[in-house]
Amino acid sequence: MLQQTQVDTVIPYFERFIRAFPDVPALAAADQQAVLKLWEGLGYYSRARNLHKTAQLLVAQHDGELPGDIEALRRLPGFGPYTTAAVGSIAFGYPVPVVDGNVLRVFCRFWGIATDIRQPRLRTELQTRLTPFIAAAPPSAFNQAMMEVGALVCRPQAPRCNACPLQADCVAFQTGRTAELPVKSARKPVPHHQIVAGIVWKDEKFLLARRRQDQMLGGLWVFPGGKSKPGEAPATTLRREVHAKTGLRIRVGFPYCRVEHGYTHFKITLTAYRCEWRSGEAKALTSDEVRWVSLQEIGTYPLPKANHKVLEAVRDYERMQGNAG
DNA sequence: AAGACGGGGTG
DNA sequence: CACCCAGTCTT
Repeated sequence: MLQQTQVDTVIPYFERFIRAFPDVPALAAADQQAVLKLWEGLGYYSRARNLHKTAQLLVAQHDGELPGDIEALRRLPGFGPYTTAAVGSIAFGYPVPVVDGNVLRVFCRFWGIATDIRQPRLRTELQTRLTPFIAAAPPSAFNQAMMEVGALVCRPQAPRCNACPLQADCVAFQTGRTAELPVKSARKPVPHHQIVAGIVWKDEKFLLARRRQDQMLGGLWVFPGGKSKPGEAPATTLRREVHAKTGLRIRVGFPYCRVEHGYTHFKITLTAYRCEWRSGEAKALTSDEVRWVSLQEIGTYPLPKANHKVLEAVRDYERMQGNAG
């Protein structure tokens, strides 16, 4: 959960998650839907899919326990360089330094390194350079101390150098370059897409599609729809996309709402239309599964944030009309 | 070595 | 708005 997500954001998710799945066998036995539901809103859903996969793998191959050597840890789904080092050092005491976003910043400043921190090789270089030092302390304490210094003292903006235990030997501090280091190249501008989604009603239920595992938002349920072509009328897009993805013919009604949402590498304006089924049997043509769901049943389905915003508008309207909810 | 991959918190 | 976050996986 802590991969690319701040501790304060994670805490409530962690509490709920660990209450539902107190140990590895409990997680392994759960349905992916239930796991994703507890991850809903946290983002980077591959973390949840990998954690679940790893739990099942541990039960099947390692008696439900984590393997105790670094190479075996590294092979587990979701265990990259950081998590392998964190678990290896904190759980098993191996002297392997962790390099997270905090450590990267601390030592770019400390050693005056001006390499773009987007460069992947910088992480391995720092891990190598830190290895001689970790032997001087309990690895668990060393790693957590370095991350903590980054989070609380050597902050991105306005670092608290006067409270820093590394100040005396810090190149950035000595040379007055704490504001210039670390160096980070500008991110490319993100495209903005117009998306239309259909809430397709049939007999008090609407259609949801479960996105394929290897897609963005894989395993989550979404309203069918897709990207508008330039200048294309929304109803045209929607009829085309819904037919291509589910095989249904629909009647497009009015928009329930418009939602702005930002992802890591693009932005969307999502317009959600009330639609009615006309003909055809729903098929999972581009998804793993399609299902007719009522407003009463939807609570157990994990949805991405943008679809949740849509759902609220749907609820409000249908409640007002005294329909199906 | 690049991109893809979510969402929230902060100034 | 922009930047950041206890990164990982696929090309």
